[in-house]
Amino acid sequence: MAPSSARVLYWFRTDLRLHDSPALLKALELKPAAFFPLWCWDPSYIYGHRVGVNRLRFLLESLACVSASITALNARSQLLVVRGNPAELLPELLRRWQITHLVFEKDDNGYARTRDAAVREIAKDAGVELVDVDGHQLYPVSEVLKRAGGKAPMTMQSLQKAIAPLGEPARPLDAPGALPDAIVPGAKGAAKDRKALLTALRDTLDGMPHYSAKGPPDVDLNGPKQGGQRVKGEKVTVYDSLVGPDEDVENLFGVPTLESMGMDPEASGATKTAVVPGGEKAALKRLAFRCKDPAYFATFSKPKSSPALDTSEASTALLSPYLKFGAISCRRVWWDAHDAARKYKGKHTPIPENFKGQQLFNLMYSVVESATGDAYQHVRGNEISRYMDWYLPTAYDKDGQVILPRPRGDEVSEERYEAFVQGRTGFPWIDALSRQLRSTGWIHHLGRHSLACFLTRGQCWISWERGAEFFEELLLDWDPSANAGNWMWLSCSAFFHQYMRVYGLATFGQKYDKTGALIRQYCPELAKFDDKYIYSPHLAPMEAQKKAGCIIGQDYPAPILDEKEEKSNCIARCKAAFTAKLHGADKEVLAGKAEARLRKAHGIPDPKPSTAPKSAASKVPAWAKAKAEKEEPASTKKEEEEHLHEAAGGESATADKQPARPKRKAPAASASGSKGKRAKSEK
DNA sequence: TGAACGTTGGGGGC
DNA sequence: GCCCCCAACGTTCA
Repeated sequence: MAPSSARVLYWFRTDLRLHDSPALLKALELKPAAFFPLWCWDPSYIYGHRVGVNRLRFLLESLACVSASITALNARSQLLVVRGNPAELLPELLRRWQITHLVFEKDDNGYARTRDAAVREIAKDAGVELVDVDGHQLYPVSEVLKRAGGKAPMTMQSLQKAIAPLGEPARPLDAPGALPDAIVPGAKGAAKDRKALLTALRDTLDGMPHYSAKGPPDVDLNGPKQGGQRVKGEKVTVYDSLVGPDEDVENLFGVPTLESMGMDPEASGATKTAVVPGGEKAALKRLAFRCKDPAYFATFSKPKSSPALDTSEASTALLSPYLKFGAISCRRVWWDAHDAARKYKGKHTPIPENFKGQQLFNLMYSVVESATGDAYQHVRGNEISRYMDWYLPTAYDKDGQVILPRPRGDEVSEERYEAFVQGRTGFPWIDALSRQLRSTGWIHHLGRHSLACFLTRGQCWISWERGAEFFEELLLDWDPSANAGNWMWLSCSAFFHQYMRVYGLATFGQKYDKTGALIRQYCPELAKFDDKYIYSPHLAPMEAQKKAGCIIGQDYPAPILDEKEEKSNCIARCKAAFTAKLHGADKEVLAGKAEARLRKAHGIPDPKPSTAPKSAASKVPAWAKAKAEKEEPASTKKEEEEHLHEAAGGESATADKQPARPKRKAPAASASGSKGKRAKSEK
């Protein structure tokens, strides 16, 4: 098979694998005379998007794995990592490397959609043939949408109907057995070794302006990183040159390090080393481990898998980060799990609770996101998201552009949100999950449910947009379609509507683990409490608190709110929002008038906007105030209840029917006392 | 138009 | 571990 004259640039993105890569195989079908495996280390992704240390680390490890696999197939090749924005780099690379074909795997979701539309134009202008190939999902997203009649499939049933005519997903394809050389333009043939290639390739890029030499960048590389991941003000060196540090030729076009990005995992609250290591090899190993037990996939049932386990002993297969980055193929997972489960003779779990169902939900979100467009990430303009009068919604300027950073909202909500992201709400189950997420980059799906329900329709009534941002920064497996989709689901904004069903802040976790092992691990200050109190330490008598060496309100925060009271407030607000039947794309919402109308119609007073400047407020978080309050003479339980009652009556004429924003002070130790009384008065 | 259903609630009874 | 009920949503289908 004589090579053609094709010079192929293969652009790796969310397909960091060699096995079952339809796009990669398509590129090789061109019989390239020269083959350039490329990765663009885009600063706007790293510094402009919400991406934390754990996901960056996972990405770096995945890149290193791909590069090593390429070198294993061709000792004169590797992944060619260039530092810069693809929209700026690609036109130059296409020209300087005399590329004839640009090949990549399609990405239908989120920011990739906009990026790839621009790349399409770039290829056209350069006279380069662009070959994009489906492969990230079980079925081509555009095909599924077409089969669904162009209408977003909002239920598993409608998705299944849409894919039924397509049959089973394709069987996975093998990894290529060889990869062609990257041949420098003008060279007679392949370089004698990898070092020679890298040096020659560097010379082809001579004079090309690199990122930090170009003047003011569109993102401040050394500024505070969104989400607070940047630490120690370290200088970013990764963008000092286009091809990486060149003191050592070995490192040219190499995978950057966290240090070169000024990132320190531990200072960011992440574990020192990855709990879930990135890369295709790790992914295949993990899948193979689960396939050894036929019962695992055959009897897998998501609602029955425990969210109360640490990341290293997850009850689920924990393949989602690998699927997100394409380090494992979804078809490989589908069929390996299928083949393993076939050996199991007992009763198999059906779709959607089973493992295949989980993969189909991912597909469903991807299809819905692609049908909804960029508005999918927010409420405003989003045709599928119900409008609810959340606190801390995304803010817009006169022209409808998102205001960043978000202006502060009402003080109570700001403090609650801060406590939530820091894992200091005073609810151990919530705090453990929040901390586990920050530490390891992963929590179980049902743990995500607990957090999402609490923050939105369960208790805090804070916009799902804020929750989605929090997960976006910290989740290894963050995906623009699944993340926002799940937040809409849990907040009853779309997909799911049964707002009466609220996760208990103690009861839900207890169902899976009465001993509270996850809490003991991530909230060590609570570790010495008896099982009886581990999920609700604020109910422990002072004697028990002393015995446990943890005084609530001092060593661990008192609850930031009253669970039952806020639950009933939120249900009433859900009812009001469902009666209003507003959606994100409705005129009234776009005009910014929905919130006032909804609150007025249902007798809910507007929250008091925060007066505290952002910096000052963040220095004194909620739990610190709770601590300060603890030091004041404590009010009796009775006084506190009376105080709350007055507040409710005083804030609105209709406060007896509709909930008002509660006073900031949470009833720290009154939950058990008020429980019976409130239950009675509600009847 | 009404019944059945919807991946994953809580609480109680058996 | 299974059932029902709580009170109630939207979608689908007969």
